[in-house]
Parts: sequence; structure tokens; C-alpha cells
Amino acid sequence: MNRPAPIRRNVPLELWVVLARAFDAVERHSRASIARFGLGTTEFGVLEVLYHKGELPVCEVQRRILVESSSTTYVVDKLVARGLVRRRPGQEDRREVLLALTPAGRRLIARIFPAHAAAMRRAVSGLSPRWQAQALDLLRRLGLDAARRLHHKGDLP
Amino acid sequence: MNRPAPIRRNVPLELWVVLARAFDAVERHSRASIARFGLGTTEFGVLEVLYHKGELPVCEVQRRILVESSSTTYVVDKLVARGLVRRRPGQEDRREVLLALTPAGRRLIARIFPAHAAAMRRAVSGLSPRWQAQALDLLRRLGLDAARRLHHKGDLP
DNA sequence: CGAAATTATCTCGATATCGAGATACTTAAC
DNA sequence: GTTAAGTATCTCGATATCGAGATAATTTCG
Repeated sequence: MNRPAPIRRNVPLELWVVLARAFDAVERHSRASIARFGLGTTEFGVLEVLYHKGELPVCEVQRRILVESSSTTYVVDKLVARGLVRRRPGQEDRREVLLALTPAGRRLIARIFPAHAAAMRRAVSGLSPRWQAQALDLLRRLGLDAARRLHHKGDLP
Repeated sequence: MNRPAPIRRNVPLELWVVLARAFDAVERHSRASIARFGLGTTEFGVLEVLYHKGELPVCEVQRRILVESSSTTYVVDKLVARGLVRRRPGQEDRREVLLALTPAGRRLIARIFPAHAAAMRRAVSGLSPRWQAQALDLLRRLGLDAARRLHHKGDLP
């Protein structure tokens, strides 16, 4: 059962490689699952965050779905055109545009979300729940620290 | 020092979210580091794999850099135009096109690779070496299993 | 052998995403 | 209160990436 421990010359670079590979593989599951319903991953992301958080300004949605503001505008345009999302000017802060699901949008996401969640459960089922929790913890630390380091970017050699 | 343990309703979905966030944050480091040298991440990927593995057929490069074959052609075209990579018809298998660095390509990647490796070391330094190794192990298992599951895709509900 | 399936590469058109910049509004500073 | 700095959204042009399909070489197998 014991294989010889692989020689690890450069753990950080290998970690980056396996992170990218794991992301790619799991993202393919996500993409395939979402494509079943005629949506792209970013479109799904918008619907999903509005479904779970309720009405939100564009900038808040943008932060959660990890795309740039110009792309968010583009995707929201498409969702509005399809009658799944509506825009409304912000009340307190008049720079904001508030996004919310339309009834049709809510019906759609309510219908497809459970199936998608099940697909993602399978996608990560290579790790037992115990190891999933461990990976969750490590990835959260890794991601938060890397994000923090991006801002004070005083350290490119 | 102890925060209350967060309530984890749905570990698989949360794991997917933190995986995406960690990938995004670390990828931003990678992108910023590579951009210093006037390259895109995919271009860098091609140079790097040829640097470390020597001459390879396109399909082998493609598998390692995680982009589709049509994109690989596109990127290699650019690198050839810049005189960093050369194409050569395969010998044993005449379907293949073999890629290798030109002297200029080799000089470039040899010059920039160490700086990039250092940037990536910093990018993942939120985890101690011990936890980096642990994350490496978990992500490898996660990625391999998810990739395996993609092929026999008999399980979308 | 010869047909069928597989694999490698490339072409081409479509599109999602980005980055820079414009505009409008808000907050902070003096 | 006026100015400066910061934030939110959108426009527009550029481009990286994809997917489908074409071509050609190889392998499998009856």
C-alpha cells in the first residue's frame, strides 16, 4: 500500500500546478452541469448569488463571482434580456444599481440549483468528507493570504 | 485564539468556492509576475514546459498547459513569430509536430524562470511548508479523481 | 489486406473576458 | 463649502479561448 514518497524539489511550484489542475477538473464538472440548462458559468453565478443573498448592488455580485466589472455588465445585460434579472437604481447610494431575480429567474434557479449542487458533490467526492473539510480549511487560508498579498504588492523581485 | 467553528451546511459547495477563490488569487500572482516579462500565462506555460522537458509534440504540451488544441496552435503561432519556439515535423509519427525552444527562447525562459518561481513561492507562502505539502497531497487526489470522473460521465442527474 | 476508429494538428467563426477610459456620485480633507 | 480622492457602473475596442469541423496519419481488428 505504501508507495515510495515522491521527491519534492519545489513544493510551491508543484502546489500551484496541482491547484490549477484541480481547479480545471472541478470546473469542467461545474461547466458541464450548468451547460445542461443553457447557461454559462458566469450567468449561473449571478443567478445563484442573487438567489441566496437577495437583491444586491452590481459591485457586490462582481466581487463574489470573480470577474471584472465590465464583464459583469455584459453578463447582466444578457440575463436582463432573457427576463431572468432586473436592474433598479440604488436608493441610499445613487451610484449603485441593484440587481434582483425576476419571478422567471427565481423559478429557473430554484429548479436547477439542486441538480447542480449534486453534480458538485460528486465532483469533489474523491476526498472523504473529513478530507474535504481539511482541504476547505487549507484552501481558505491559502486564498485569503494570497489575496491579501496582492494588495500590498511591494514584493516582485 | 479560537474562533467559533463556522457552521458548514454544504462542505462540497464551499470547497468548490474556496478552490475557485484560491486559484483566482494565486493565478493573479502568476499573471502579474509573468506580465513583467511581456508574456501571457499560456505563452509562459509553453516556454516553461519546453524548457524543462525538452522537445515535445504539440499534444503533449497541450495536455500540460490545460488549454484546447486550437488555442495551443494560436499561442505557438505567436511564439514562433517572435522567434522563441520552432516547429519541426515528427519523425516516427508523422501526424505530430514537435516543438522546441530556439536559442532566444531558451535564453528568455532561463532568465525569467527563477524570478517567477520566487513570485510563486511568495504567492503560496500563506501556508507553512508542512501545510503546503498537505494541500499538495489533497489537491492532487481531488484533481485526479475529478478528472477521472469526467471521462465516464454517466452520472449527471 | 482494408475498413473503421482513433489521434494529431490546424482553420475558422463566435464569444466571453479583459483593460482603459468616461461618467456620475459619494466621502474625506482642508 | 470647495476640492480632491475614491467608488460604482458602463462603453468600447482588443484578444484569448473555445467548439465544430477539416485533413491527414496511425492503429485496431475482422
